[in-house]
Amino acid sequence: MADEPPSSLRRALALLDALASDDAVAQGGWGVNRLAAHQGRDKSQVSRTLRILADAGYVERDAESMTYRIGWHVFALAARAADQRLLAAGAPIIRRLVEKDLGERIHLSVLQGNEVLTLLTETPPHAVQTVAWAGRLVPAHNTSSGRALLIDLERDELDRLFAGVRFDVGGPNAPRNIEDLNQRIVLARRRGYATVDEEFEPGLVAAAAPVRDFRGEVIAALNVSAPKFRLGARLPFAGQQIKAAADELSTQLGWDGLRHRSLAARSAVPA
Amino acid sequence: MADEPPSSLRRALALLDALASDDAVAQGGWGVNRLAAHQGRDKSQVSRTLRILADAGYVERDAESMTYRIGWHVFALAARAADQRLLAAGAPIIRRLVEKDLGERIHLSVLQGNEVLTLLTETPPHAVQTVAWAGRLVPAHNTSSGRALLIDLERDELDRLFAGVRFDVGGPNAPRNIEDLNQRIVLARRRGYATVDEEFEPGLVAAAAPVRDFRGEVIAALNVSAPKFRLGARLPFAGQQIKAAADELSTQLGWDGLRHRSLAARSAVPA
DNA sequence: TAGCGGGTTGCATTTTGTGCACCCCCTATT
DNA sequence: AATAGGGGGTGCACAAAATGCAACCCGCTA
Repeated sequence: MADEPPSSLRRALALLDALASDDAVAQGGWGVNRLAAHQGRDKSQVSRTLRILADAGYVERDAESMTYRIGWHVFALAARAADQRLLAAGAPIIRRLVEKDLGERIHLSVLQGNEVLTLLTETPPHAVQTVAWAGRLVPAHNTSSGRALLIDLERDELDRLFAGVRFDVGGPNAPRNIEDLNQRIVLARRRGYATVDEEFEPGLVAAAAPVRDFRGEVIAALNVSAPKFRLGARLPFAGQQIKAAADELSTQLGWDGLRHRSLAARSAVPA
Repeated sequence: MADEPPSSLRRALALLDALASDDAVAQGGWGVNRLAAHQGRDKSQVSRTLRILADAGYVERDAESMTYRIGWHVFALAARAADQRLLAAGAPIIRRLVEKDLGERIHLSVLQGNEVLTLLTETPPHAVQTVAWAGRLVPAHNTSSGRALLIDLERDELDRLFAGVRFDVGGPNAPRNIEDLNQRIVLARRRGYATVDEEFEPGLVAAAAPVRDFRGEVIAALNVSAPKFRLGARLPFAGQQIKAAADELSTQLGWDGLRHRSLAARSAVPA
């Protein structure tokens, strides 16, 4: 890191960082003086800079306490760029998984209804291929990607999603009904990754883990699949590798590792 | 909205907005020239500003295409910007509304000036959804979410908020002026939920109810929207469902069902 | 009433951002 | 091999914006 010359823009951005600091968040935002002290700047210019940031929606002010916090506009930016970033940040992670960690085929996919749409694929000898938005759909219930994507869903939500879906397709070990599927999802939830063993196709095993965005929502899944004779024995290891990579990708999307939906549901409201 | 005087900071932030635009995202990011043209600025300064933003992590550059896109830092900030309680408690409720109660698209949104910013969107599984609404701004006066968010405002406050806003956009039944809007808000206030019938778009109906925090202040709105031929007949029912869910969410945020805005004004201090 | 914490504004100063011209690099085209 | 054009970066003189100090407003309280 070369020592960056200061600039007004850099100083303005530093204000955002300060407002996103643990202390500032914990205290429900900071006022002009506190912020100026923290940044070692004069309060006047901090006041003026904040007004510009507030006009643009990057910060907002609590009317009563006069404190500033990060504004909704930042949220809007992130939400709109999330998909783009998923692909951009996913590609190198997938490449690394293929080349170094696992040496088997890796996919990045999203949920489309009750099916799984693959966005990125990389096979050991080849390069990353971006499958266009009209890629092939596979079922969600008998694939590891699918179960990773469903990992936060409760039983009743599964009922609704899979109402009318036929479970009599796929490999020999595919789930036979929704309850069966639910139990396998519960297992995946406990372990943090999903596995399938000859469910989608005979002779094929796979592991997958969910990718979460900055809201904690599951938005995609990373998965590895390979012939059972090659990957079968080390499937748990592969699952952990995939989970680690998925968490890394989630982190790059702003996930802080705390907001699980399953947790959010029951932890009501701390001060 | 008064014309804000330009400032270098404002111009820098505008670059971020441009990078989050539909076009830029769809094209995998924009290069310096394209950005400069879009902003009507000289490419030299755009280049320099982007370097600062890149150093700070607010944008990042694709090594091959040389295009910039929104960077990890924005996602990190967004994780803070999202009101954790609102989103954490809101997600499961929205999910339930989609899966069980209504089976149509549900949004959670907040007021941003006189527009509505959508934070969470949940789509029923059968519908093909390509447009991501999260992070998008829509008008407040001709949407049900907007009217739910404005439900506590008095006539004079509406005058101030919508001064200078053009009412000649939207669907066939959109309010034609502020008085018209006010009457529809009064109706929503009496019923506890707002509805629109082909106001925002032809063929679209929607219902929304306000979410209140512990002070009784309206901080968000839950809303359902669907094609008229599907939801039109049971719109009042949907409105009541939405209201029940919004009240439940409000309760989880500490609302006791009694406090209203008049009281909230003087009950100051948040913890 | 004076003092204090917190915030904003006026204004002279100067740092910064700006735009122009120019240069680099790559790749089609002739 | 020469050339044109797209995309991106840099040097420099100039104008504009940020800066910091002091003054001021406001509400609170000792």
